[in-house]
Amino acid sequence: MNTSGPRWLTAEEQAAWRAFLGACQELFGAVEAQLQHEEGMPHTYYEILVRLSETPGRSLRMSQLAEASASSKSRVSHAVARLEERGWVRRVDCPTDRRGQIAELTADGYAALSAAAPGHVEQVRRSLFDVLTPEQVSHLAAISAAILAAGDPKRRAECEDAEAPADVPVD
Amino acid sequence: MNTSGPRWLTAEEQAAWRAFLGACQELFGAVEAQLQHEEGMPHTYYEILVRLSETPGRSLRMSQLAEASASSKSRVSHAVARLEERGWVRRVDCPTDRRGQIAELTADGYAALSAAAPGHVEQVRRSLFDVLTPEQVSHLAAISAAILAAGDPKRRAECEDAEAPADVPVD
DNA sequence: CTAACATGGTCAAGCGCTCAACTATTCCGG
DNA sequence: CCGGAATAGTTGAGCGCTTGACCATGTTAG
Repeated sequence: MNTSGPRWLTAEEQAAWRAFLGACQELFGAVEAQLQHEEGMPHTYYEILVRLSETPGRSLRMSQLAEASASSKSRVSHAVARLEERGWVRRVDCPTDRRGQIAELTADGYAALSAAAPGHVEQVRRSLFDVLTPEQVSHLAAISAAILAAGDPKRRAECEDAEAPADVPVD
Repeated sequence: MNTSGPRWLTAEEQAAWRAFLGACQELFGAVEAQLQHEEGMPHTYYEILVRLSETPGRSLRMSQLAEASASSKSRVSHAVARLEERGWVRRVDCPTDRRGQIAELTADGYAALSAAAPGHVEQVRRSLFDVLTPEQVSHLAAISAAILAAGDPKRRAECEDAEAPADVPVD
């Protein structure tokens, strides 16, 4: 316990925190809405498709997929079930571990991702990068890295999303 | 349409975007979890209580409350219903507009907020301000302001959350 | 005055998420 | 071997949110 009572935020900190909350709501709201309305998928699903697309064989064990997208096994399980209903992902039994399931991106899934990527990237640009200077972008990267490192120290090297995994567009 | 094809993210931008997504997930996840597990309320509800607490009379029309917390009428309506079940908020008919409802923070609600604030602020500190330099904090504020301004140009002056509305702790 | 529209707020359906079981397999120590 | 732990993944209940329909009241124009 801290004997000096709560360490309240300074005026600057509070302003920064409130602005940050508002900005995130704005930004992620816009990104989510674009993806949902124009591509018919939530951002989480987009991320899963990206993760799969970045992999040789475009497939991943459920656990690895969960880890790669920094989400729980449960979430991925539910999400893959929905994606499978749409025909974007296929579940395959793992040959080496009979408990395992492998999620595999289908051709349709890849097509959906390729179709979604340009609009999504454009939205991220509009909402984020177009309004920041290059310095601010690197500041943001540094800030993000610091937050990330403070949270789970293990995943310092990891990242979260993928917009244009080099080979996604068209191909 | 842009005739030059999608403006893909540069390597720096992509790294920044991924890091930023991860950081937000980490940060908001931690904040949400702390509030949920230790205080038994989601961050959204905390925000509503704060908004009410900051108001003379500790009450607000539903619409104003929605606007103040940057959320939809529907969300606020549902949220206030839950808060009312817990006895933290009371609904009162508006005397001047018979369509109107006024959400009023109860003594219990104020107590709950006062009890929750220190832990919440502490968490925000740990996850955010403790890991940033003062320069980074001001960078973050500037970045947030830019994003906010780009989004809804009208709410440039608005903010999102309140940690310690000056008079909240203890009273 | 009244018809038409705008505003305030609620509500039900559907979605994605979390949490906590639960099943099935694999691993490991005796 | 065998029996207990760890691991992989699924499932169902419950929660908060969004959307869109809905009703009631207020406002405005003809």
